[in-house]
Amino acid sequence: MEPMRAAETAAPAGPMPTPELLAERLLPWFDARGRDDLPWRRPGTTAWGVLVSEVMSQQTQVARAAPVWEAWMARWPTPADLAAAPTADVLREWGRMGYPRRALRLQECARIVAEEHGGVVPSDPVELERLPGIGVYTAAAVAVFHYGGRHAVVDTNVRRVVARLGGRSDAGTATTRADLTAAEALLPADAATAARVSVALMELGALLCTARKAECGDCPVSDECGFSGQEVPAGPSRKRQRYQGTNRQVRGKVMALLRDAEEPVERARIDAVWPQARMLDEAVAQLIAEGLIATDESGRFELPTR
DNA sequence: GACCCGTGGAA
DNA sequence: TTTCCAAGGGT
Repeated sequence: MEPMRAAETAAPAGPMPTPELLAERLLPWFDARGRDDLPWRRPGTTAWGVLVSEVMSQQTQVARAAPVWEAWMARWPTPADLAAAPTADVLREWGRMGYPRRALRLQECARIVAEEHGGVVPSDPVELERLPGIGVYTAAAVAVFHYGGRHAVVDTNVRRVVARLGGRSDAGTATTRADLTAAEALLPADAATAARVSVALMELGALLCTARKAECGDCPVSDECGFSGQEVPAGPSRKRQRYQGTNRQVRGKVMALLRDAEEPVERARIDAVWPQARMLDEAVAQLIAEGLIATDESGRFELPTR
């Protein structure tokens, strides 16, 4: 057996608070300072509503996702409703949240849940992860935030907060097994309390213990934190992907054109969004292959009818 | 693990 | 103005 190097990378550099102490510090803060205006936190939100909110929040700020979620859930309250919608409508309602493949996968999710699960969103993370666009984080979020299961919910916020609690300034770029283990070790035994700790950890990372700055003076767990009082290292925490001039930018321009078009558009109008024909051809071919755009009988371009 | 996939808000 | 990054997932 190879040595478990990954477990070492995310291992705390210092002592971690006990789950009981963490909950004792964190939960009162969350009750007092947590955001109570997120629409999916309202009582009565369905499992499907939670799943939709989590997919929308993948790499999109929750403040931007919230209004889209409201309109979306009013229009398509159940998986069956979304499954039956024209894909063009789905992509337009998704609007400018970015990564429109998420919208496509969400509709596939709706079809699978409606047809293969009797319209009931699974509660088991393993089962949830089988759905398109649902990874480890989103599966855990639905299982915990709606169904009350006891699982670690590890997003970028939790990774960062847990790393800093352990005295590490670098949380790494992606969630590893070691991150999950470290987060699980902080969960109290009671599932309902564990669920609140997970939301509170995420909220702490989103509001106080952010990527750019750690507001240790206002932090409820600063006394138990290995990072307390330190400055966040300057500069990007990881290598960033360029955007200007990339395929993604071209795809974005094509999608924006078709989203805003009332009718199918001629190729000439597609050509107008990008000067380099090579890149444009590539992007258009990709978008068609992925099912994000389509052509009609006369060869004009449009969002997928179905 | 590295890289790909959009868009816009905040500093 | 530019940079950084956001409740990630798939390949």
